[in-house]
Amino acid sequence: MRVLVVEDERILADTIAEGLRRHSLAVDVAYDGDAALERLGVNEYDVLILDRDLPTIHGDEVCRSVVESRSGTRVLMLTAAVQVSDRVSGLALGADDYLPKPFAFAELVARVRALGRRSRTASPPILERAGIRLDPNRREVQRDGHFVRLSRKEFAVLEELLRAEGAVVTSEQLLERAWDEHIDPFTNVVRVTLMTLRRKLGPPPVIETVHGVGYRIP
Amino acid sequence: MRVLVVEDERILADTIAEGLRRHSLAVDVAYDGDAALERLGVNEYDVLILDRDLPTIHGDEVCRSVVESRSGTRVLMLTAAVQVSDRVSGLALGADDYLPKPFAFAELVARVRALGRRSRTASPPILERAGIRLDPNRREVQRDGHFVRLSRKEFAVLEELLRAEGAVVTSEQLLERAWDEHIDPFTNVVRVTLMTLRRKLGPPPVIETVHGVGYRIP
DNA sequence: GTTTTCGCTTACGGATTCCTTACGGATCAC
DNA sequence: GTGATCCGTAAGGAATCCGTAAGCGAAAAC
Repeated sequence: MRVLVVEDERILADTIAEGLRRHSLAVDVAYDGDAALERLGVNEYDVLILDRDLPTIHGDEVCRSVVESRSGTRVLMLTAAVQVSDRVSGLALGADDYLPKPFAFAELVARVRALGRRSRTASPPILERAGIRLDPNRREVQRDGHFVRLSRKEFAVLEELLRAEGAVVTSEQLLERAWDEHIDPFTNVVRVTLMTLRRKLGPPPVIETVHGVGYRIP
Repeated sequence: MRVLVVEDERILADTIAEGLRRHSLAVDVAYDGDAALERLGVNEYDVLILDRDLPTIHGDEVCRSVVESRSGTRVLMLTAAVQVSDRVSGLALGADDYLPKPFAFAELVARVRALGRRSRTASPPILERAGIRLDPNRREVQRDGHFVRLSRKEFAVLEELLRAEGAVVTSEQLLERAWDEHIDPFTNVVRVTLMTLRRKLGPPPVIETVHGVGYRIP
């Protein structure tokens, strides 16, 4: 899942980003409203984590623009203010959720995941398919009842394949959804990651290769 | 995804085209406004990369014509000018995005991708006809209930024939839609691909030859 | 502080696909 | 009928795609 964090306090922004990455999310960061709009124009995000008080362009503006674009990106508003009025006006702008600072990190992760779920067809919190069971919140995977230990990237790739619900996912889509924008587009990490993933999942094979197109879990 | 690059500096145009092809996009090139309009009349593109200063017909004209045609083609304007006024007027003409020269190639790719996503028509339903069932998302084909494994080209050709809904599709049309313009127009790949396709689909025959015209699935 | 894991790159062999060439049979116009 | 064109098929080499091994620096785990 692809997330954009917009927050002008750099240390906080980077901390959030790093934390989310540990949960196998692909995270980009912007430190002001301008940069945020630019990133949103170039990439497609499932969730936008948005501070309200931003330089150059106010968070409310960014939010309005995202909502109007009907891109399917969900907005999670952060704000220092504790007042209910803020919450109300934030939601009025079309934000999908609201989290007052300070917040517990686990809370943030849970909400991001919940929003990410909504951005697709309302899928259950646990993904299950072809003998694979994946719990995004606990970051756990089982194959035929046995727990399998996956790295961040392996987990992210498997999650995307499961979310596709049998549809073919191209390598490029995997790159876009499981890696952030700094990745070299000519890389073959996808191939390598798929190999280790398949090895860890063990026989019989679950991930199918569609030659010249991509991969899928039937 | 299908892209048309319109740029009068040939070296730049060819460089862009080649780079995009490396990213698995089907790319055509036009070197002036006239040629651009001609290509646009003949083929359907997801994204049009358009230089503003063009011989014969100005880029603004081309842009306006594309927008008015409501073809669903997204326009990415290139321009040497750095002035904001240009950006404004470009977007006023209906361009969907704007990139000032010089630009980083990765940036171009990213934006083309973003536009292509927007152009994509809603996820295609399953195509069914004459005992053939084709699911574009899962990349699966069934003949009378039996799964058939097809290569990329075979799949593309079959998809075009099914989309025609019984109408005759000429070899030229197949070449244009399932291949990009690189292909030698005198080739007989279509014939060859049709042969392997028919063989894989097995008897009784489903793809009919209309002598001197093309092919169809009645 | 040492060991292990992770994420990634490079390299290469094997599998698959794609396309060209070549040729014989089918179809059409006259 | 017969010549011209169109179509189907075989075969093989080139190009592409994919899986895997090996190795390396950085981060994490111990």
